[in-house]
Amino acid sequence: MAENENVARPDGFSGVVTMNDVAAAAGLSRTTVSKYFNGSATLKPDTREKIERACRALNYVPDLHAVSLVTGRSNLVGVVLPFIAEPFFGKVLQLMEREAAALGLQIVIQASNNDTRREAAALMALRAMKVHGIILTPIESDDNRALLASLQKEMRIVFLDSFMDENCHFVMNDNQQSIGLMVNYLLSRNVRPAYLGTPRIANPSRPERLAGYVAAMKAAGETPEVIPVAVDTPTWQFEAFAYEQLLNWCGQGGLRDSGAGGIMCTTDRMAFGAAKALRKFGRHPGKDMLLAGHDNLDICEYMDPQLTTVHQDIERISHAAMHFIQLDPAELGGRFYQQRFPGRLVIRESA
Amino acid sequence: MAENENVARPDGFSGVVTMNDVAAAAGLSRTTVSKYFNGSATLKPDTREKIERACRALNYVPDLHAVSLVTGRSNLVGVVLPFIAEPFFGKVLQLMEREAAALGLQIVIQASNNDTRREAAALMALRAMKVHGIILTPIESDDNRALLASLQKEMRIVFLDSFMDENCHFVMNDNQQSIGLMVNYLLSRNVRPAYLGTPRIANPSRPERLAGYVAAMKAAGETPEVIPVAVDTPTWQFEAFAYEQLLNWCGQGGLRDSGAGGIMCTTDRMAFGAAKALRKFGRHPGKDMLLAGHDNLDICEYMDPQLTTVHQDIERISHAAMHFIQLDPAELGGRFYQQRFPGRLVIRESA
DNA sequence: CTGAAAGCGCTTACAG
DNA sequence: CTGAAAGCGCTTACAG
Repeated sequence: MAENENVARPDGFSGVVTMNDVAAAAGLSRTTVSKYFNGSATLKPDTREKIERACRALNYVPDLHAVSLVTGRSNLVGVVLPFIAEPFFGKVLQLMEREAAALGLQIVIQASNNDTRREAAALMALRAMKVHGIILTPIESDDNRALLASLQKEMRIVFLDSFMDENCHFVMNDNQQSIGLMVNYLLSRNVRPAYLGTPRIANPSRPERLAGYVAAMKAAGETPEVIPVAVDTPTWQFEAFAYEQLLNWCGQGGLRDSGAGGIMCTTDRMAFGAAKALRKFGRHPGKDMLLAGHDNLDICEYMDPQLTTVHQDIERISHAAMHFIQLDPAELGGRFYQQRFPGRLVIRESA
Repeated sequence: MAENENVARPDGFSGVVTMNDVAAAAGLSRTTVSKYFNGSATLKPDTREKIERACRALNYVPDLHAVSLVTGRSNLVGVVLPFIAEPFFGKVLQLMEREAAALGLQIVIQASNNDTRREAAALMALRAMKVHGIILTPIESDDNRALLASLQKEMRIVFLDSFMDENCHFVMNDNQQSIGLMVNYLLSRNVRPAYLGTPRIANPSRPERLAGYVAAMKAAGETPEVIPVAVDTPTWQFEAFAYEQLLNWCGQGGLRDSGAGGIMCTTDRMAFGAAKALRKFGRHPGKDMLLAGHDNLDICEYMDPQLTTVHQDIERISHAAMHFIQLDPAELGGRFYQQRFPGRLVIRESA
């Protein structure tokens, strides 16, 4: 019951105001002050006011750790991404932070950096923090499958832009649809597009998009042509990867031999690298051939030529992820929350 | 002392394993188990092993909220940024997350989104979480100056890529030096560069860089020429902003009247927008005029022409920020931790 | 409408 | 080298 308000702490910072201090200042019990913070409707207006005055005077804020300890749940949401500096994730993070702030939730961010052990460590750390839920874009690997399966039973986990298998919650782009959209658009321009894919490390969208390309081509009666890439190179430097892979291909006469009139890339960043490689070979996307990306990063509009791409509905994807985090598991009734949002064609100059 | 290990919680998830469970399983007291987790050297090897076995068997992780409550400090580091999707911040965040993970610290991220009230709310929320420290890039505004000054007394706060005044801790690029580097390089190529600046909202680096340009020009005996921009437009869409502002200027004959042979932009993103505007006026950066950016974003290499720029030493900036967060305030002896890191010229095609 | 008491899961002197 | 006890700042039945 010591008045520690002005006691210097060992680290030299000033002490902390507790609910007891507020109660004392307001002439009430700690219980009543607690009720104030937990939205009890039964407080007299007079009482409310006393508390508010005391809080202001003492600059009081409840200790979130104490609250979490007793309620067994925190206001934290964990976000685990393979790579934070990825522009697509930056956008998603921004949208999620906005929603989280409105809900009084805080985002704890972790990067797995292509390392399944770091991914596992991040997950365990989030568990120790009793996070409200986890939004995860996993690495494309089976290493943590068992861990995730077991964690799913303890806490809310939703996969973003990816999924583990049919037995998980996920929100993502409808890759089959969005890639099909682009393939058909390119075909409608009388061009048979070759496909340039990301390395395996990317995330589980990779195989889906590749499959989407193959399916759309076949459905149109065309022969798919997948440009060979070093699929096992563990990198998130997609521009550099695409540049090198395409340089190889062009150098080996791929451009000429294939007769493809365009290249469709798994992501915009791949397309940026591809454009650079094509320039080296004297090709001009949008003029003597077509080039398309996927994702619609902001920078697309400032490339020369401006990149034609597919917009991922990140607004809805982010919203759905945050929505899931708030869901009472009981509401789901044992079903999995699984949402796919369609993409939208954005035609610019490159195709 | 109830064995709650397998008790279903109200939300349907399975119960939580506590230190008591571990102690019981290991046949030891809770105190001893606690010592194990707090690195006590006095534990018998045999005892350690019993505890480790029990932890593994029960899949136990200490509750971080309980730890924080009793120690009065959390493993959380707050990062408050004006805008998360900014590529520069994405890089910084990635570097900081990596260091944080190695230190067992978690990053809680907040965006102020150009709103000083949201900035204040973020700061207060972080305070309630007893964060280990705060890394802050503030909005360019005086609104939260008093709040920050008072918060500085309670907790570690370091300004990133910015500062409040001389009485604060900060780590940042040496704007005077880095901008001077570019101005002198452009002058060495016999080009008098005009300057294209960001809107005020950006952050406190803005006025510094502008001043750096003016100073370097004057030092070289040249007349500075600052392209007029709508400085009060509250936007982080720098490409679009630069594009529009430069379009205006060119449309009014600025390019011709000024006789400037090049444009130096406050940031790379400004340069991307400027390049697009120049193209509209038939100019080709790198050929019939020079264009330079600042920051060295990854995408610079994939623009056409590749952007000449100044590299900010974000590795050292991020490292210094995290280093400060771990510092015992006593070590500083009342002095402020203030670090400026020099930039490095990166010459590519545009200048 | 308000308050006394127990307890959340842990750490930290202190005693043995 | 190990443990019993008090306490961190809060919430939640429960009583009045």
